[in-house]
Amino acid sequence: MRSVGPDGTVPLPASLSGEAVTQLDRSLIAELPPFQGLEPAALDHVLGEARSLRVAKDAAIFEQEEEAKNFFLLLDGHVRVVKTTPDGQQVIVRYISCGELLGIAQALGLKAYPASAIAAVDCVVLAWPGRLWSDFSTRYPSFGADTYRTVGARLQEAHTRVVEMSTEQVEQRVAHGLLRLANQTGKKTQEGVLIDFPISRQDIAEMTGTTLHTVSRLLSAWEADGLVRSGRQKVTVVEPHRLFLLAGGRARKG
Amino acid sequence: MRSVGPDGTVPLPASLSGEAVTQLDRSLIAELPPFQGLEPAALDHVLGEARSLRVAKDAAIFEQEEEAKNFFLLLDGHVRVVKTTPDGQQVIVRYISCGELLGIAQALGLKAYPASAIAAVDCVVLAWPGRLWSDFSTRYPSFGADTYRTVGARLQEAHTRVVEMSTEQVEQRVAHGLLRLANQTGKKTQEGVLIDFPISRQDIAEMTGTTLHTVSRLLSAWEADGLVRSGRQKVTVVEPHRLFLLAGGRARKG
DNA sequence: AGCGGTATTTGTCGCAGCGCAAATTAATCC
DNA sequence: GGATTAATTTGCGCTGCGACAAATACCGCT
Repeated sequence: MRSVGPDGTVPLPASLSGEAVTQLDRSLIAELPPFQGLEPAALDHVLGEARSLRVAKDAAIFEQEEEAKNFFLLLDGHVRVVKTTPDGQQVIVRYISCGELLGIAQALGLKAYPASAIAAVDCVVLAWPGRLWSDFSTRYPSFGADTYRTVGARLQEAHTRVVEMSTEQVEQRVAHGLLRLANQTGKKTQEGVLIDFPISRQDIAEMTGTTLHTVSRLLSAWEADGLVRSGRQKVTVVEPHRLFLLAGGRARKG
Repeated sequence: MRSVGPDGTVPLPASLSGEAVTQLDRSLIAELPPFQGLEPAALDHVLGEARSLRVAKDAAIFEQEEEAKNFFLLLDGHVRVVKTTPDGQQVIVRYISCGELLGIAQALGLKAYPASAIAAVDCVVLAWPGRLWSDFSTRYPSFGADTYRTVGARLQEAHTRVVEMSTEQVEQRVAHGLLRLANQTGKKTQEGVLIDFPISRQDIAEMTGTTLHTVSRLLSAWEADGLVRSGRQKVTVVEPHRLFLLAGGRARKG
């Protein structure tokens, strides 16, 4: 699935400015956790209800506070989920990788999206009307079970973030943040593990609760130490292990 | 007041060292969200599977990392949920009020509890074997739905905390923390809203990611301003509104 | 009442890291 | 290719608040 260049992007209703893509195939979703094990007929039913959209880099898939009309599956690309405070500060809640569900407000009993979802690169998503959520969950128990696990995992993750924010200082938090991205979406290169979507110092700052200045300083220092290698909107973790130690390295369970 | 739990229970593991209380009555749980709307027979079934325990102040209902054998309902008292870092620092994840479920690791697909639950005062809890979770959820859809909502709400709450920790400074965080407690478990007195369980400066610090010293200074200053009134393990919010303003007051949605 | 332990208060000091500002580099657009 | 814009780097001063320390208040217990 290849995304065409950024040429034909037409201005559409703000938050859903994508265009339909080609034919939907069962194989697109058959292997993804939420739909794994569903029989072909079920997959066809699910796909039949979906709209497929292309979302240009930096466009919103949905916006915070907006009525939650749909839920989504990211087929290709990377999405960042951002919360904005009343006074305009932004916090990146998490990054979504392909195969993951997003915008599942209805699963949580919300009428509006609690955050915005912004395409970090050109993306392809499937969208379903929110009312189908309960339909899917009851009709396909594995779907319900999987999303339960997803929400659980995200709750865990959020608590981990709270603990980190409470107990670690900036250097460790940034190290943790980078390692998380590297594990989650890292792509092995000969230099090390490359975070394979454009990410700015500002983004990293918004993930870790600091400023782009401090992030820049840290990356510079780490680069001098050979821990990472970074450029404009690009970070490669060269020595994950040493970075891990710096993050306050602790083996999983003592 | 020693009555035996149903189906010959074995001696409880250390962290569950409570004693069984008297007769269980349907009315105990009939009105609680997870069980609301269940018919009498169902309630009896649910209660029949439950063991009821008393937990002394400062005792653990379950401990972080421990195998998640049970899930619980808090019938009476207040519980704090605490995460401990490998180097021994503690963070209070949330307080549980009566009527709430806790220790629902199995709902999230976890084999071990991700945090410890400590009785803030003497408590009474119901305990069910973890394997009954899926049983209850499928047999009583409203139970499943309610807990979905619960988990969703907690996810929201955790994200809110992350945002606060990222964007606010200590004074605002502490103010927010107190207001949250006051709303959640506050008891109106003539002085103001009293947080009706013992809470130390240290506890507040662990909720808000600061130190007891800073919390003490803030409370002193606020007390001088007439915003709060506090003593040993006790806080009363005298002027919620002004405290709210101090917290960076913003009306819900602009 | 007196004792010992715990919670709280308050002072002083130092520094991590934020805010501000300006220079530098790297992409994009004609 | 040169101009424009966005991202990054780096210096510098300031301060919120954490670390350390010591005194005091308050509780439960014998």
